Amino acid sequence: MPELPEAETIVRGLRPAIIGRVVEQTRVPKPDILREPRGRFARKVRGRRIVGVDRRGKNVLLRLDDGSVVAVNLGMTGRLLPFDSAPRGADRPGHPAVHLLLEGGGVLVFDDTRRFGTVECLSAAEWSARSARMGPEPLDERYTAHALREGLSRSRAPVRSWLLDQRRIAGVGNIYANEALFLSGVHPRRRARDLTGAEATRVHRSIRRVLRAAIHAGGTTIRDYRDASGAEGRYARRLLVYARDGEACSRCGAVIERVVFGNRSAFFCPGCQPAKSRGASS
DNA sequence: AGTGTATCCTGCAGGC
DNA sequence: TGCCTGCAGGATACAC
Repeated sequence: MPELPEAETIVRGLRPAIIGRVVEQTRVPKPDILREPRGRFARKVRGRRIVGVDRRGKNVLLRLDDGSVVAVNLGMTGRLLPFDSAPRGADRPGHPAVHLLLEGGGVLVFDDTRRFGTVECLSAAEWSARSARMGPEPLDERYTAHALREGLSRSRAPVRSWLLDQRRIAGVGNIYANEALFLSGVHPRRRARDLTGAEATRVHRSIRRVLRAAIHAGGTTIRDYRDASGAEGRYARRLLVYARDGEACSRCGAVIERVVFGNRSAFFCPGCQPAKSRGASS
């Protein structure tokens, strides 16, 4: 996905375009995107004013004037594209799934090629319960290295799998998990609980650094990701290991490797990220 | 508790 | 040119 930096970039782009607008009508050409009957979704959303746009983890949240929340999970290929009027020609999204028709003629389109995304309208209480099941926000100032270290210490899972679990930390996906572990000098397959305190601290710092840098660059476009204005993110060229298997490590020159576990590719530099912790006896 | 597998979908790149 | 396989930023459910 769209991971945290991509969701954040979309949110920032959407705010000036849709805050204050009223949803006049909905159109749902791909109802499997919704997690409820489209009539029910329509009744909850129709006539409501969008009073805020926020992010939680990888989710984009449209806050409505009755306290309810339209939660959008972008899946792998989801886009949220606002238009002043019905899009035509080259502008027209190729796989529109949900349209929110706005008073005054505008439209917010959720477009999703693979349809792994979801759109749902939750009451304030429902959203609160959902959010409570998600892990902390890594960029929250209250999220400390100590908190990350505590979390890691309770898991036998590989640290890369741990980072992808949204119940443990919200918003980190495969790209930034791999990049942060490279910056930390930690092999992706190391058991979470086996990381030293110093390693956990480096992972904490690296996650925050890479997420902030990616937000600054407007996210990473590998293929499908676009921001709210349809533009690509600029972080792809700054990736140090992700999808760079076979290339030389920019730091030590070793050949970057790709391994698959947990059903996902992991990328790492065997020189910078030894399989055993530094200083551990082998 | 963790892992391997399958599932939801479409599209693209690479091998032949 | 076409057909096939594998792979993709996510999330979940299942059996073991």
